[in-house]
Amino acid sequence: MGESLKYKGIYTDIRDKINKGEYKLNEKLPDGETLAAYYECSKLTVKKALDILVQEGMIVRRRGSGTFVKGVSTNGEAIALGPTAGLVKTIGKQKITSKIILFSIEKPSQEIADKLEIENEYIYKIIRVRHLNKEPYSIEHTFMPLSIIKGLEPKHLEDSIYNYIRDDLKLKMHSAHVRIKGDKANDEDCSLLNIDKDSFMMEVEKLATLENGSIFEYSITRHLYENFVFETVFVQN
Amino acid sequence: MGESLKYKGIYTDIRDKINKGEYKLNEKLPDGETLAAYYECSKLTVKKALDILVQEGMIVRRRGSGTFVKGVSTNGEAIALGPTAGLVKTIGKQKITSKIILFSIEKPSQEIADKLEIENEYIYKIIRVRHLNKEPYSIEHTFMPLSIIKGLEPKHLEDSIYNYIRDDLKLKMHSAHVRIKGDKANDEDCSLLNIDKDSFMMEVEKLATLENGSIFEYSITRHLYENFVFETVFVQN
DNA sequence: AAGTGGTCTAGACCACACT
DNA sequence: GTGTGGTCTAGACCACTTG
Repeated sequence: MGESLKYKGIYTDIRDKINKGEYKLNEKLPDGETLAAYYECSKLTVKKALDILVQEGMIVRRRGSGTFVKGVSTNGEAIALGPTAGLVKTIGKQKITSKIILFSIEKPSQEIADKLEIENEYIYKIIRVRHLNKEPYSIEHTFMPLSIIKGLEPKHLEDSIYNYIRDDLKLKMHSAHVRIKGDKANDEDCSLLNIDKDSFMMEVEKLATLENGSIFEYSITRHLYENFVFETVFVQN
Repeated sequence: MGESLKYKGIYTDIRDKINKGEYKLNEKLPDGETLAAYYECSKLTVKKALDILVQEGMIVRRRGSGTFVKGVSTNGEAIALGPTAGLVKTIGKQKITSKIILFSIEKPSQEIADKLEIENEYIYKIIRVRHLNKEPYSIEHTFMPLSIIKGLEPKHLEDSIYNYIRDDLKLKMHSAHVRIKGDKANDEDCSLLNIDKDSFMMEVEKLATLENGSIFEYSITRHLYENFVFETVFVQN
């Protein structure tokens, strides 16, 4: 099964209760001991579950006073992206489609090979234009090592590559390093997105790793700035 | 002292060893049990320390094989910003100075009051222009509730407000919610940063909370895009 | 089979908040 | 003082990787 972790079950249960309104905003949750009794586990396991919710900003735990609901699941219109969350997942209801510009297998440049930490290996090079409600919205360059992502086909590109990696290849993602900056539109942006030379782009560079530490994706996505918002939460350690 | 947490000590010790090159890139660290013996603590405490490093992307732990160094502390030229990390901290060696444009105490607009989750309270409103090596670089609007941040003075603004909050007020920061987007320069940008009407800005909106869950800062910072890079690491839960 | 991490427990003890 | 979270321990047991 793989997904029989007690703390994850408790986490999703409480998260769902908050989202369903069973626990309301600013309401106090039962204390750790009570929850531990309810879920038939130790207090530490409850804490581990609640810690995820703290990190997501949904609850606050105050030593001496208790645990309080502080917000609900962040599913605004904003386009966020994490390691699980490809574009597709987070965008929610809106219609997103992909047009494949290039899907080739090749030897990477030295720069790409360095990013992916590979040598003498082939990669997929994929270029896609994303459309949001039929309007061109972003252009994505994706590089993945052939040795890790086996059997990729065009049909996977139209949906989400991440689904294929998770569901078919059974690989588990672990983390993503992200760099965001602004840039002037280049020739490719102009021709593929049909925009002016003096337009402005938001560029997201992403390096993603699997649970075993190997890098499976390097991508550069350039968005029209008008629709782009990046949201994230930092939590102190 | 306040800082007598065992796991934090272990964390900083190992982090520093990695940064000093005592543990080299891709090198395998001692296993959990050995480290626990070395630091005279339980394995769980070692894990807690290493988990922070995992979250920061510095190490990878592979069940069955070990713990490996995967990178060093992210202190590139990039200007990152977290909850601890105000601009000042992360920018490192470069000379950063602030020019105070406005420092007033006023009733907030409804919008700002909502963001800070206050009612009928006064706030500080601060506008500063940041200079990087004497060049104007960003303009920052900061709003803080008077009830939380007491006794703020101009001299604190030239340095870092965060230092004042942490060292003098003894308040502990917990998290920051951040939104990043691109935008065209507005009149204020043009006049204060001395740039063209058709320039482009990177806007960072930040909402920061203390450990007790109260919101102590809402800020909007607009940067010249040329020098701005935002970096972060996502880790799966 | 041996090495290594991850999950989980049951309980001790401390720090902090409320009243 | 009582309630509540956070830290820490010592050890059990399981899952995964590697020789």
